[in-house]
Amino acid sequence: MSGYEPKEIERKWQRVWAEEKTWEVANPGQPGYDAEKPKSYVLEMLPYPSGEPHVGHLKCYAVGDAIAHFRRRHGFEVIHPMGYDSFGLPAENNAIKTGEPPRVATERSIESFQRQFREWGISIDWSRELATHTPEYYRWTQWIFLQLFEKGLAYRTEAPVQWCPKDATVLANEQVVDGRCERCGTEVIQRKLEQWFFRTTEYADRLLADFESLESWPEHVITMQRNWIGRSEGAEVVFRCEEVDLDFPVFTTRPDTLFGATFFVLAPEHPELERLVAGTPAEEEVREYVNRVGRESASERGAEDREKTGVPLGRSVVNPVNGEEIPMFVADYVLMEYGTGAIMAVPGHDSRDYEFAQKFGLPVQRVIEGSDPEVARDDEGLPYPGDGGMVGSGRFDGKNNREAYEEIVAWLESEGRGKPAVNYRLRDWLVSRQRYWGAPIPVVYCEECGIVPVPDEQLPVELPEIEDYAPQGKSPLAAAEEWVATECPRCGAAARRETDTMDTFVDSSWYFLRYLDAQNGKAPWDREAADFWMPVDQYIGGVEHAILHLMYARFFTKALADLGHLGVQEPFANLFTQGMITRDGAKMSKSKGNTVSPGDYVERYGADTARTYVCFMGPPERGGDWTDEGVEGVNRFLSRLWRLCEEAEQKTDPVRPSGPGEGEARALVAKAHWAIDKATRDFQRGFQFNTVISAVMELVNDAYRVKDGLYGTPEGGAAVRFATATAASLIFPFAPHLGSEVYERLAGGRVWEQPWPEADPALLVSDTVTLVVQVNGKLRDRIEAPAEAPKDELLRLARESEKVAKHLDGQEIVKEIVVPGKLVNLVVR
RNA sequence: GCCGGAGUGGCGGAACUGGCAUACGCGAUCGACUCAAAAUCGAUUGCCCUUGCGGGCUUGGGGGUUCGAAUCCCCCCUCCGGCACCA
Repeated sequence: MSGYEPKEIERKWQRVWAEEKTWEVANPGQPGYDAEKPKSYVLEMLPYPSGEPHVGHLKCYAVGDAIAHFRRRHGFEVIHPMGYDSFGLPAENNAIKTGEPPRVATERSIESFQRQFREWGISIDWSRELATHTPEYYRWTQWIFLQLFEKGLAYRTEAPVQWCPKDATVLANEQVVDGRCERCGTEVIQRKLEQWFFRTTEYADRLLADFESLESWPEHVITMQRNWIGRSEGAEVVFRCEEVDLDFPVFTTRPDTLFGATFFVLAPEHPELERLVAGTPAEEEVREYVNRVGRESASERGAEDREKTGVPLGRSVVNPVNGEEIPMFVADYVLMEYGTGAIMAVPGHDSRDYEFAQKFGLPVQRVIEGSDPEVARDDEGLPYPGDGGMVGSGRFDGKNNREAYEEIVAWLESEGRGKPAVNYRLRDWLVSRQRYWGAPIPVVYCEECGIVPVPDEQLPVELPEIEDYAPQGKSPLAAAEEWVATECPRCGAAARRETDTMDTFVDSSWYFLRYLDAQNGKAPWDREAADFWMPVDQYIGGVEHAILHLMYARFFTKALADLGHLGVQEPFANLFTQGMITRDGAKMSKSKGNTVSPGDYVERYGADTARTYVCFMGPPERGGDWTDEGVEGVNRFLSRLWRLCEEAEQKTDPVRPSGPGEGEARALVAKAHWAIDKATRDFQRGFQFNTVISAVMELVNDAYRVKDGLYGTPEGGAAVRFATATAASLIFPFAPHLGSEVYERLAGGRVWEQPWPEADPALLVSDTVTLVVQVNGKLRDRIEAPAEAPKDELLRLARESEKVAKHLDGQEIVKEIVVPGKLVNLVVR
């Protein structure tokens, strides 16, 4: 008998799947399409091809593949495609360093991913493969851009934007983390530039509302997106500055505290600042302050325990609710990007305003009573952010602030000094990048016609080959003079191409649609195909994309649906986020030298071991620490299954048992059914693969324990064979090669063509149960009892136990609790 | 600061609606096989007391509800993730 040789087995089945194109599925109307089967779209986030795949990839695709196999065997027509998110900064930065064109490095990496996906045995429909950097793909990225442009959802404007000095490009708001560039960690600075935006804010409400329509998304991902969108309801209230004849609207969530507004603050970037102070004594100081703030980085300005700073303007505005004149300030704690860039300051009920008031000696006024009566009317306990009765608020005094809220807003509205308003934290998505390795933005600038979209029939606007990838503050594409110079599609005059490229998140915001019709040369996808396959039934990926990618893709889907190209509002009905694998408790990184190369493990133990291990480490949604010993443990388990197979093949008849038999044989068959039941339930219950696999381990262990006594007896041998084939069938989603091989040898046929096994309910229950007997809630004995025994029978058995009697000794039983089939608890005093 | 998630053996983790805590795996110890080692197979393995039988304790800490709590409620501690001057 030979040992477990994964290489041989894995090569064999990979060849079968490749030659027979096992995992390819047809669209409606195409040959091979089966209208009887319900569809299921199982999708893992596409990889960014940089170097070799790492264990994070292995886990993501092992998890997704297990789900795909499970669905197939439940009768679904499963579409399970693969592609590469192949535009992006790392390839370009590498090019700057080494001179190697991004295309070359990227395509080499793609080859490595392709090879490894095959070696891992992932069940991919290769006929739908795509890479976002190919003109065949980005032609349609450009087409979508133009569709959005026509609808007014893509626009160009000058705005203060986040600029990374190292990568020499603007960044989306979402790509700035703690004031630093998400990619390289350099502190970003603000610059005022003309850039392209997508109007994501227009969809803010729908992005929020449609969480309701999702089937199953992790709660924390929804929460993160909700916080990111940051919807606040409140009111816009207008404060007037008579001296300069200007109205200053503010956004507030607390119109109920209007009577407590004692000063007024503008953001340093506020456009009217100049006009307010021009020619006044405050002019110089204000200008100095604004300049100083302007030089500071976002992280400096947002620092945690930063002291409040600001400068008085020497002007005042009128509080519309009481006619009071309150002084104006400029201060950097007010942000131009949020609300109107101006606030009414209520130091009595807002901690930031309170701090500012303390520093500048401004009055603090309580207008809402605190909950603590001791300090309710005092200045003690301020600032007080909570609710209570109103004081010092004219005719609203005595009312609860919540109730007065609506009244105040209504009153302001009738006076023309305010209205209900909603504000969002979310900004429009800045999509232009001053970089080379991305899809060119398909517009042309003409002296006469202005911004002119490139006509559809001229797409793609191909990315030209260049030599120098280093950014010079503008896109490297600007140096490709021959490419830049073009003619206006509208008037034919000399014109210049847009030299910015699109953020790579644009590419990945619609790739799941291209898979559905990947070879289509006439359209990005066929509407009928999209209607059939969408939405993605199960999406799998890392939590790191909880906000960016997932929100952009949702936005795209809604915009494309509005444009009539799609029939769904949400792209991903179910989302599963897998946890990160660490090594020695730390995130893997090349600099720490604690990376794990999946290739090495596949080489040494086989793909089945590596895949099963990442699914066994712990619940897949949680992280886990990679250990070589753990890998060996899984390899040992698969080897045991293999040996069981080889032995059973020799020693048993291929005939299936006529019945479950009796004794050990029956127990083993029952165990197999228990494993089927447990594996199936845990699979469905949030993809608890670790316990699915442990159930199969238990089955294999049991078979191992009893096999020698069973060989030779007709029912016994059949039971071993059945248990082993069942284990193979259940482990197949994780270890597809070994699962296929063992199943073929012992049961005949291809395991992936077999329906997922069903547990026989009759074999899940046994005649006897272990009755747990407690005295005062403490375990005192275990007794084998008939499963169907009535309560008094169980009580009798419990009382008869010697061990129990010892603890009852002379005491009065005051209560008897009997849970049939489970336990008896005797309460004594 | 605010919002999530999590604390269970030496380690990763299991325990479906409150009912045998520690499944499965790793590690460790002992034994079989072997000239020997590896591999494999078998046994033991939460902690404390006890030669043994047996007993006591144990799910981050404290309190509560209950015949019975890892699980439910209240308070506290620690770790991880997200957001953070968002008016």
